[in-house]
Amino acid sequence: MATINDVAQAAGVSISTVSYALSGKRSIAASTRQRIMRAIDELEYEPNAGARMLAGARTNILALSAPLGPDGHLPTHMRFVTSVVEAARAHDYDVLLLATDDEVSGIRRAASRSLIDGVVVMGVATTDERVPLVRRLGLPSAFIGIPPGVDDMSCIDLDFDRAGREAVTMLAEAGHTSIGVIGHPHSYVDRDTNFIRRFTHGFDDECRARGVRTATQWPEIGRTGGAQAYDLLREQLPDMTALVFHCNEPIVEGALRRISQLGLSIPGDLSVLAACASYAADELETPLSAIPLPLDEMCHSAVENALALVDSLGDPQVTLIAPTFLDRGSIAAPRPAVHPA
Amino acid sequence: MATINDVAQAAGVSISTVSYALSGKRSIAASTRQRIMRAIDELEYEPNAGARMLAGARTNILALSAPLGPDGHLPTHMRFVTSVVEAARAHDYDVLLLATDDEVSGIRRAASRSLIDGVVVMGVATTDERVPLVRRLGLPSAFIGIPPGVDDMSCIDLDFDRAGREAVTMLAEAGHTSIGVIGHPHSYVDRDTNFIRRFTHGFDDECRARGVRTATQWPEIGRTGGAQAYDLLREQLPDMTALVFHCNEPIVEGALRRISQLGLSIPGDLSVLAACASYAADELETPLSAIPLPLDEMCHSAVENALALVDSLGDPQVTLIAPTFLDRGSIAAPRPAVHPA
DNA sequence: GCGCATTATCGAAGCGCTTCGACGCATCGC
DNA sequence: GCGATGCGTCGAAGCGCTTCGATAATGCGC
Repeated sequence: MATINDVAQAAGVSISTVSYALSGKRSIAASTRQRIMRAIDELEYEPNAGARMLAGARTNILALSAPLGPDGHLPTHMRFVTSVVEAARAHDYDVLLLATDDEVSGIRRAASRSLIDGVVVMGVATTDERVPLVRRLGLPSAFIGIPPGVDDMSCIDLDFDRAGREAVTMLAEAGHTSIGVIGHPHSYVDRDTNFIRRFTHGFDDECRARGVRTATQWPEIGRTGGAQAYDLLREQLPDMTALVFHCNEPIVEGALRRISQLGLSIPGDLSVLAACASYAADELETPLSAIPLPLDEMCHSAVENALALVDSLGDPQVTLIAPTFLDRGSIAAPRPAVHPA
Repeated sequence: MATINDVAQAAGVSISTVSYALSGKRSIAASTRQRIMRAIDELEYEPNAGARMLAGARTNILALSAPLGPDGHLPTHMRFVTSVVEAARAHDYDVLLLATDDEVSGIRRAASRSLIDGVVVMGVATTDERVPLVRRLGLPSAFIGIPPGVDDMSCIDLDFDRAGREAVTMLAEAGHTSIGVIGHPHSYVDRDTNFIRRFTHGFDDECRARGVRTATQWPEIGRTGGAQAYDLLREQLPDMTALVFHCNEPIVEGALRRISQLGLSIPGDLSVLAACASYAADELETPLSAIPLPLDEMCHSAVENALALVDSLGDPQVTLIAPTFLDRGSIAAPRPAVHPA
């Protein structure tokens, strides 16, 4: 493997000149730079990662702390991971994946070994030990999710509070006054997951402001849970004319299945909105109007925020992404009277 | 951050002694080792990754080349990734995740930069450019999947040929003479995916040997595809008394749904076997007897094979894991005459 | 009690890079 | 025309580790 020395010799310059040509930290004559670049191409030179790290420069590696609980939704999880890797690659960064019981200790290890320049933290819990850990390590970082009360670290997330309000607004303005919600599995809620709390807060608050009746079901995990949740919701809120999903695909699918079994049409008999959807809501049995979870935007911003801190450009900041709405025709005005099967 | 120098001073020895105490490559007096270990604990010393790499030792990093096609099954993909990370961690290795368009160039880059000790290659295609690349780089590696005609590199996979035979054997011995197969989405088959070919080879061969009638459907992706595939299969093979799945969850779920809609009972009306199941076949609508895909075993062996090559212990080898059978009562003797709805 | 093998430890070289200070040279202002 | 300035380049130090002799200390046989 070619070293910087080989390149320097081939180009007839010193190694420091090569280094500066590569980093751009000092000016280099155009002709010299060209000779160097040609040598690099010919020799297929790639800087040695270890040497670069050791010399106190970058490692060009970002850790991704991605815990996956037993009730985690694999497809969503994978989408986040993929998206972070993609974003990192766009900045010539590689990603060290920390998972399964190593999402905390791995951060400590990788940082202590000076193996990483920063960390992107996924699956942030309401009380998350990674917050104080990362703070203590002084490691450039970005959190995907907002740990409550944190304002000295970069965090990015959908504005779930506003998403909740928007959901109500969309439906209320279409004329609905009784809106059911099928939320995430109750095991998520038991953990007091922060984004759920924020969504619920905005949603309930807006309902109150608009005099909308509402009820929420936190189902069992999986499709069956979704179907059951629909039935329970119908009991709880017999005059329900609109339904909001704030959960993952399987539950949505289960509920939609149940709704179609009951012979109900969307949006004729029931208006439906997929809120904070991490999945393609247009590929469901019935395509749903949605407030999408801007997963890619979240991941890309997280990577960029983390790298900005690596470069000491600016301070940590909390970013809330404004919700958007994608109309797929699953929302309409309520029928004067709906008689469920 | 503490360096080896700090440790050496604290323990009153030279840095080489510390290094040898840590690596065990030369004998160290027990008392000295204890002093060193205490110093390490007190100083929370972790060796600098860059320095270690540069000094020509290990990087303790393994790349995972994990391409995910547009039709890839996210949950299965994630299970593989997680399992590889877990296996690597068990050997104090970290994993650099190479994905989305970087699964080939990333190997080259990471290797040229001496950033990794080896690579685990997932999602091996029948003709895979990563095979010659890795061979050319001389990089310790392990392939999850068997690229055809390769015997000079470590590969590991379920013995799909035998799994195909076993599937037939299980059902034929229960008395079935007409077995339908619902396979992977046809886009996988179009790509001439090797493991499908191997399964089909074993399956068809065994059917021929036993005089069993058979037909296969390669459905559209997703649950709907599964349901359609069942109907088509029933047309193609009207006397079918047994069904084998060789596909991912959604297709299985779609087909099971359809079967239950038709009022057919398992195994009363139809015996069903989930072959090479990467999912929990006991958590389906109807729990299915299965030949599980030994995903964890595959990933762990792959990591171990790759690391054995890093340590120059033994030569590359192709490992085929023998299929096993998990009885969940979804196979029974066929009824004398079955009249499908 | 002497030489010899063995064990425990040390010093120093070197891995490939970044970066600091220095130097030579052309350019500029006055 | 002379010092000041800036540009392009070089040499050397140093990052923290592994590893190769070398050396000192110990135990052994006879």
